[in-house]
Amino acid sequence: MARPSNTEERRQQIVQGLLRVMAERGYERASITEIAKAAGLSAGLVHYHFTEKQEILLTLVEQLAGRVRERVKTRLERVKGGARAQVDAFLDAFLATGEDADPASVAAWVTISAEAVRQPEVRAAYEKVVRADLEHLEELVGAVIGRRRARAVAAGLFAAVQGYFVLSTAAPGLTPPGSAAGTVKRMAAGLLDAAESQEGT
Amino acid sequence: MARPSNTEERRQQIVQGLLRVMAERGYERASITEIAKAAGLSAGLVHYHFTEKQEILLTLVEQLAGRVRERVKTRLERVKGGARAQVDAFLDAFLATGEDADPASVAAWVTISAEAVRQPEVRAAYEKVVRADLEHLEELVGAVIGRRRARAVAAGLFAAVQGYFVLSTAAPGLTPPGSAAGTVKRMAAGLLDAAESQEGT
Amino acid sequence: MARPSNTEERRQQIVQGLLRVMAERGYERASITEIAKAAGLSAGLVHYHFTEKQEILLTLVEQLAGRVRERVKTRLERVKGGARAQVDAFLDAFLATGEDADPASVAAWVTISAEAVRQPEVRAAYEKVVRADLEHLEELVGAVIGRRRARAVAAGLFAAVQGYFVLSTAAPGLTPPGSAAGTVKRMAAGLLDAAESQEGT
Amino acid sequence: MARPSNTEERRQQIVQGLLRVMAERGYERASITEIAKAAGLSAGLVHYHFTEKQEILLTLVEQLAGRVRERVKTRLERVKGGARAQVDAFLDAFLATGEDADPASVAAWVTISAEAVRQPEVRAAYEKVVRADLEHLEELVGAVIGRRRARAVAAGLFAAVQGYFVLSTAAPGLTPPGSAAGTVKRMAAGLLDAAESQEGT
DNA sequence: TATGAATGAGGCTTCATTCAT
DNA sequence: CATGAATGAAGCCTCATTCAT
Repeated sequence: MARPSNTEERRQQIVQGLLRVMAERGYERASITEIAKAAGLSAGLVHYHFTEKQEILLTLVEQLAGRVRERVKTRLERVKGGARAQVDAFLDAFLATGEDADPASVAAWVTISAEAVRQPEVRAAYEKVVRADLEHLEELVGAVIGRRRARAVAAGLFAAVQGYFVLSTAAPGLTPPGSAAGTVKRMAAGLLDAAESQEGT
Repeated sequence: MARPSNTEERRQQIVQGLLRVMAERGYERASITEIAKAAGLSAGLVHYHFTEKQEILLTLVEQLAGRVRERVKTRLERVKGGARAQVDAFLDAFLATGEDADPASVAAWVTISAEAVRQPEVRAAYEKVVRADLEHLEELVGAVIGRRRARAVAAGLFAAVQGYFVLSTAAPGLTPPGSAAGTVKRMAAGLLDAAESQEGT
Repeated sequence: MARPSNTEERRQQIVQGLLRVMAERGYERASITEIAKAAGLSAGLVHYHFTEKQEILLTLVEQLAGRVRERVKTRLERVKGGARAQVDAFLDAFLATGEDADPASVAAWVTISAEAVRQPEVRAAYEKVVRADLEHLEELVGAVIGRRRARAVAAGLFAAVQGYFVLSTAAPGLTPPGSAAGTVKRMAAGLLDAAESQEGT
Repeated sequence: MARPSNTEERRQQIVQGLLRVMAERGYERASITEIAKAAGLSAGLVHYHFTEKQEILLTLVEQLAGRVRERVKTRLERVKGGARAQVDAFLDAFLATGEDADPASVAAWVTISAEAVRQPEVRAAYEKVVRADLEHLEELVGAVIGRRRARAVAAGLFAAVQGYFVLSTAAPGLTPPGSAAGTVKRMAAGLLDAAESQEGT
C-alpha cells in the first residue's frame, strides 16, 4: 500500500547534479534550478529531498571522500613491496592519471576547499576528510621513517597533492601533463631518504 | 582649479576592502556594499572607480602578485650562496612565517583559485601570475639541475606551496605549524639531489 | 468485506493536529506536513480527508464552539439560584481556570479571530459561533434586566471575555492571574444593578 | 554634494502600506510586493529601507502605540472633572467613534495580537505597548479606588476594550453600533462603585 | 484508505548596477 | 568626485495540492 521510497536514488542524482554544475560554475553559481536540471528533476523536488542547498554540498564532500578512500584501499591491496611502495600507492590513488582520474571531482574538490573558508559546516566536513587522509598517510610514512618526522612529511606530500589539484583545475596546461604522480613520488623518496639517514639523531 | 585626482588612492582602498571581505565571505558573498563599507566609502563610489565587480577582483590578483614578486625579489637579493640557496629563498618568500606572512592574502588567493575555475577572465589573470612565478622558479631550478627536468621539479615545488596555502586556510591546525617552508625546502633538496646525480643520463 | 470507515476518527486527529500546531505557528505557518506529523499521519492523507486546508480550520471552529457550548450547558445545569447566577455560570464557562481550561484552544481562537479578518468563509463560521453565544448570553441577561438593554450588556461582557483571551495569549503575565472570571462577574454585577435600577425608565 | 536622505519618508510610506494591506489580508498574506504597491514603491526598495519584513511590522506597532498615546493625552488634557472622568476619557480614547476612529488600525492591531502569539519579537513589542497602556489605566483607576484593587479592575476594562476591537473587526454587526464606549464606561462605573464602597475592608 | 514523491507558484531576500542630486 | 536611493533580476526556500503506487 505504501509507496516505496526512492529518496536515496534521488539524493544520488541531485548530488551528481551538483558535482557536474559545480565543476564549471562554482558552488554559489550552481543554482538549485541548474542542479535540478542537471539531475533531470524539478527544482521543488530538490528541496523535498534536501533541507537546504548546503546539505547537498556536505553530502558531496562525504561522497568524494568515500570514492578516494575506495581508490586508496584498492591500490594498497594491490601493492607488493614494503612500506615505501605503500606510500607511493597512496599518492598514486590521488594523482595517477588513468581511467579513474576524474577532473570534475577534482574541480569540485578545489571549490569545496574555497567554500570551507567561509562556511563553518563545510569547513568541519572538509577538515574531517583531510584529517583522515592525512592520518592515513602519516601512518604509512611512519612505517618508513618513524613517528617523529612522519607528520611533517605526510603534510608536505599531502599539500603537494592538493596543490596539483588546484593548479590542474585553475591553471591547466601550466604543469607538465602526467608528471604530477611521478614528481610527488620523487619528493616522497627524497624526504624519506633524508629522514631515514637521520633517524636516531 | 581642478582638484587633483585621487582615483588611484580610492582604487587601492576598494581593492583592500575586497581583500578583507573576501577572506571571510568569499567572492560571491562579498557584496559591493560590504566592500565599500570595509573601504570606508559609499557603495555608489565603487562603481565610479570600477566598471564592474570583477574588475576589482582582477586588480586584486595583480596586486597580490606584485607583492609576492616584491618579496621574492627582496629575498633573492639578500641571498648569499649558490643556485640552491636561491631556490630556498624563493620558497621562503612564499611560505616563511614572519612579519610579512599575511593570512588574509593567502585566503584571498585560495578563493581566487576557485573563481578561476569558473570565470575565464579570472582564470587568465590567475594563469598569467602562476606562469610568471613558475617560470621564475623553473629558471632557478634549472640553474641547479639543468633545463630538462627543471619544469617538472619547479611545478612540483610550486604545487606544494599552493597546497600549503589551501590547507592552512581551509583546514588550519592540520598541518604542523611552522613546518611548511622547511618541508618544502627539504623536498627541493631531495628533488635536486636526485636530478643532479642523474644528470647526463 | 468493506472495512469500516475510520474517516471520522481521522478527521478528528487532523483537526487536533491543526489545533496543536496553530497554537504555536499560527494558521498560515501551520503546514499540511506539520499538521499531519502532529496528527501522526502522512501528509497525503490529510488531503484525502479534507479537500483543502481551510476546511480543517472551519471544522476546528465548529469543534471549539461545540466544546464551549458543552461547558456552558454543564455549568448552567449545575446552577442553583436565579437569573444572575446563570449569567455568572455562563461567564465562568469561558473564563474559569481549572481542569477544563485549555490554553491551546484559547490561542487557536485568537488566531481564528485574526483569520476571520481576511477569509470570508472563516469570518462566516466565526460570526455564526459568536452570534449564537452572544444570543445565549443576551437571553440570560435579559431575564435579569429585560430585553431593552440586554443586547449591549451582553456584548460588553462577551467583549471582555474575548479581550481576556487575547491578552492571556498574546501578553501573558500582564493580567493578574486568576482574576479574569471574578472581574468580569463583577462587571456583570455592576451593569445588571445599574440597569435594574433604571428599568421602567 | 551628498544626496539628502529620504529614508524616514520612505519608511513612513512603507509602514502605511503594510497597515493598509494588513487590514484586509493579514500579516502573512501581506506580501512585500503588495506592500510596495500600496506604498507606490518598488519591491526592492522596501528591502533597502527595512532589513526584513518583520521590521516593518515592529515599526507599525510602535506607530500605532504612539497614535493612541497621543489620543489619550489629548483627551486627558481636555477633561474637566475628577479621577473618574479621567478613566472615562482614557476609555473614550480607545473606543469613541468619531473622526479619529480608525477601523484599519483596529484591524491591524487585532492581527498584531495574533502575530504576537508566534513571533517572539512581535510579542515583546506588543507586550511593551500593552504594559504601558495598562499601567497608565491602572494609575487612573488607582486614583479612584486605591492601589489594591486597581490592577485587576484596569485589566478588566482593558480586556473589554481589546475584546471590542476583536469583535468589531472579526464579527462586525454583532455588537450594537456605537455602544462600546458607553458600555465599557458603565462597566467602569460599576467596578469603581463596588470597589469604593468596599474600600477599607 | 494510505503513502510519499512530485509539481509549480509565490514569498522573502540579496545584490550588481544605474542614476538623480 | 561622491552619495545614497532605486531598480530588477535572480536565488533559496516553503507549501498547498495532485498523483502514482
